[in-house]
Amino acid sequence: MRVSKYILPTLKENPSDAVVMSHRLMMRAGLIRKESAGMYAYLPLGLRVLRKITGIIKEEMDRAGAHECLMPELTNADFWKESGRWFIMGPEMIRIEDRNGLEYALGPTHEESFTNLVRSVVSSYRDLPVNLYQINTKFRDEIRPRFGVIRSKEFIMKDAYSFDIDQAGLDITYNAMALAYRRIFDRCGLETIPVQADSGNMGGSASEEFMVASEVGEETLLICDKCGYRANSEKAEYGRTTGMNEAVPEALNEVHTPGVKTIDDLVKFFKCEEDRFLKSIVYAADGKPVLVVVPGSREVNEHKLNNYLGSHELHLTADEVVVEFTGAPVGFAGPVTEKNIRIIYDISVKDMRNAITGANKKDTHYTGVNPVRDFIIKEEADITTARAGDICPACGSHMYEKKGIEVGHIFKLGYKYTEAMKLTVLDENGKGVTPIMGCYGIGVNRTMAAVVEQNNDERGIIWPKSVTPFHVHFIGIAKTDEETAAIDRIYDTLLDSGIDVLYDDRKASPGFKFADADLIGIPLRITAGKGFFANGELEVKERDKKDLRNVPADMIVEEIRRFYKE
RNA sequence: CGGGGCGUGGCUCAGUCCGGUAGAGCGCGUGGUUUGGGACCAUGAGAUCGGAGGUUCGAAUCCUCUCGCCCCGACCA
Repeated sequence: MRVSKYILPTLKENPSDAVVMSHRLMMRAGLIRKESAGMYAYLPLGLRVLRKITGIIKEEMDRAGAHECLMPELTNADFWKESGRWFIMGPEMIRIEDRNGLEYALGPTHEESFTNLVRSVVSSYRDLPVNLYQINTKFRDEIRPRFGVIRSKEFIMKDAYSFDIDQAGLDITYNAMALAYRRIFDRCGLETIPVQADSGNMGGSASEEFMVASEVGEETLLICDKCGYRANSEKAEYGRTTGMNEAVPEALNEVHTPGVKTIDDLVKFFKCEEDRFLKSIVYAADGKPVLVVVPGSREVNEHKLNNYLGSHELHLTADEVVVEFTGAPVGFAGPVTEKNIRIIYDISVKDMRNAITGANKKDTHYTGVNPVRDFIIKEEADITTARAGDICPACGSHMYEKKGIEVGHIFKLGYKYTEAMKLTVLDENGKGVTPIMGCYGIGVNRTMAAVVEQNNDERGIIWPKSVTPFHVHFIGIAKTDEETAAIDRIYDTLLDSGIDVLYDDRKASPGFKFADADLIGIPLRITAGKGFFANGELEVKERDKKDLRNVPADMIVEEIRRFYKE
């Protein structure tokens, strides 16, 4: 491809609305352009990279026994109603009506579509297992699109759905996907950290996320280097400092605490550390209030709490509800109460002694609060979020935190959709059996951004060989028409050899071309300049190395092939 | 949705506080000189100052409303 005939709008300056490195570089290198918030156009160069990534994904998915399909983007509301998600999904699902008032959703995910497809196509256990995937656009009315292509309202996802006759079959399929995902990201030149994860509102059990370590990551990971435990903070467990708490129980004492509401206030008022306090918060789980009690320094983990409660919707209650539920204004709730209300304790609470907590009375706290004597723990669960320094649940060592971008997610879905949508096959006895599902997603354009995020320097992008838009960035520096013609012949040779070459044939200064080449980041730069006219040698430079080497023009094709074979 | 910020040629930004002829750099067109790390000279095109309404003799600038975009918090690939 000749640059003079290509569309390559490189930018010297950072666009004002791009904040993170991948976004800046993708804009500057002319890979993408924003159409509006959360919607991006891919220019030819960017599309090439996207195609390389999807190519790798397809190869590995096919190798793992999955089959590619293409599903409609406009999905009939009937399927969503059948699964129940029409009523659960909330405003992130973009719903539209046609002229006749029929309802549709722009596919935010495709469990229903694939379950419906499989249901219409599969009838015997002999047809299973089946694992179908597509690479298609997803629409989600994100609360806040962010970071360019990393979080957008419209994005490309590879999503696969597997159907197995039983749990053992699913285990095999799931493991095949776990392996395929490692190969995919590896081949894309991405270092990923697989972590245990929460399966979210998709429903399901085992779940693994593939994270790319990055400062701009929206996820927090907890990692133990000693034993290799790695989990998303939504899911991460941590060891509590258990053991005998030998403190002598003090008497329960009521203290007047006017206006002392937050943990910070309490620390100042009582002059002791945060974990002396029992933080008591009222949540509404599917509309029903529940009091949640955790140590003062801990955050309630709403994912864990939601999983424990099995609720669809969980949020903090309105202040009025708190008053009605606990008998006191916000800031003075606590587990010591005459009222018969549902209370969930974090598993660390039972070991606390002489705690301080709200007395369910305005401007009043209790000190000397002790479990068993002052309140009975009927329900306890791990409902707090782990943090750096916490004890690894697997080996007892200490964990640290890392930020990550989620590029892939695999999980065992279970029977949620096959049951709801009545997908059954006949087993060998002619009896109806409901297959079990797995679900496997990869954010394709997010993967592209993650590759850029992970592979760049102060001059620009450094593409891994596997996803580079072109194999070679060929720069011609000619002063005369004869020289131009000679360089054109080299370009033709490269083309004829089947090499993907971007040929900078513009009438621009060498520095200008080199700067663009560095920005665009094709792994191999080949220059035809002085040396070429003096002794027929081309100059070869690898994007991630400093040194240059000269290669005779008639050896260049082998040189390139050798480079890409390595 | 709450909080913060920004909308001025294609891009980056100044001008707004304190109303008085719309600016710079980059990019783009043309002519010429250049050609190994974002060349130079000359010349030219390109802006309803996000939009609407108001105040004023006069508004990019002040007031009201509105739209868009970015950042920080709850969703997810």
